[in-house]
Amino acid sequence: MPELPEVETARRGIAPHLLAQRVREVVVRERRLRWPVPLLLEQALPGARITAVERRAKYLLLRAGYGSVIIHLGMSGSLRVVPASTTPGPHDHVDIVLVDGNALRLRDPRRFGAVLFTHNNPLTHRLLASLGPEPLSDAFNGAYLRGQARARRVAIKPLLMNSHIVAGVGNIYANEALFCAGIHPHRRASRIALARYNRLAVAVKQVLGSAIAAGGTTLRDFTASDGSPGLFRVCLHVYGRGGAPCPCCAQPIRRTLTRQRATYYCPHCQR
DNA sequence: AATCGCGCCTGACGGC
DNA sequence: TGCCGTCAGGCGCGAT
Repeated sequence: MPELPEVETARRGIAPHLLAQRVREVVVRERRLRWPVPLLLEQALPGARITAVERRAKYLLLRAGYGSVIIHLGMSGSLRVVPASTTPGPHDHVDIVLVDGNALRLRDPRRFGAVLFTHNNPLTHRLLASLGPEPLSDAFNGAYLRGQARARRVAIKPLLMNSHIVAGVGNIYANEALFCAGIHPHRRASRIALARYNRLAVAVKQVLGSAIAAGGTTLRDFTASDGSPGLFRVCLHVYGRGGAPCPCCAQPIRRTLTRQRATYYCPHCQR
C-alpha cells in the first residue's frame, strides 16, 4: 500500500521521464476512481509541458502548462512509465501520453486513488490546503506535536495518522515510529511529555527517511516505478508481526484494532 | 471543534 | 479444487 515513502519513490522514478516533456494526449479507460476523473484532464493537458513533479503528503503533483495534475495512489495505485503502445492491463485506468512516445500509466485495482486537474495552485486545492506539515520538514518536531496534542483526547496513534496534524504518516509507519520511540499506541496524546515527543518526531523522520532510502516498503503488490520491489519490508519491527517476538525483548507483539485499523505494538517496550 | 464510523473497491487468503 | 466469506486499508465525509 503506498505510503509516503512509496509515493516519494514513485515520484523519483517517474520524474526524469516526465520533466520538460510535452503531453500528446490523455487516455482515460476508467473514470470511476475515488472521484470521477474530470474531463478537464483530457481537455487541458494535451500540448502542455511538464515543468515539475512534486509531492505533498501522499499526493503527487504534475505541474504542466497552466494547471496541475493531482494524483493519489490510494491503497493499490501504482505508476509506470511505459511505451504508449504497451497493451494496457485490466486495471490500467489512465495514460498520460508524452510526445516522446512514452506514457505515464496509472494502475489501480481497487480504485481508491484519484486523478484530478486544477488550473489553480494545487497546494490551495480543497484536498491539500488544510494538510499539516510534511513529516520530514523542520516544522514537524516534538514541540509542534506536543502543542497539537495538548487539548486533544485522542490516542497518539490516530493523532499521528491525522493528516491535518502531520501529512502522510499512514498505518505502517505510525506503528513503526511509535515502537521506535517506545510509546504505547493507545496512550492519550495529551499525556505524553515533550521529551518523548522529541523522540517520536525523530523516530517518524528516521523511519520514513530510511524507507525512502530503501525504495519504499514491499507489502502486497507495491513496486517502484521500474517494477523493482521496495526493500524496506525486512526493516519492519512490529507491523504485520502479531504474535511474533519483539526484536528488543522477545515478548510477543500484540495486535489490536484501533479505529478499524490494525495496531501492532510491544506491550513491554511501549508505554 | 474534535472525534468517530462509514463506504468506496478488489485481491489475497483461509476454511470448508 | 473451488467457492465464498473475511480482511486489508487511505481518507474524505457526514453524524454526533
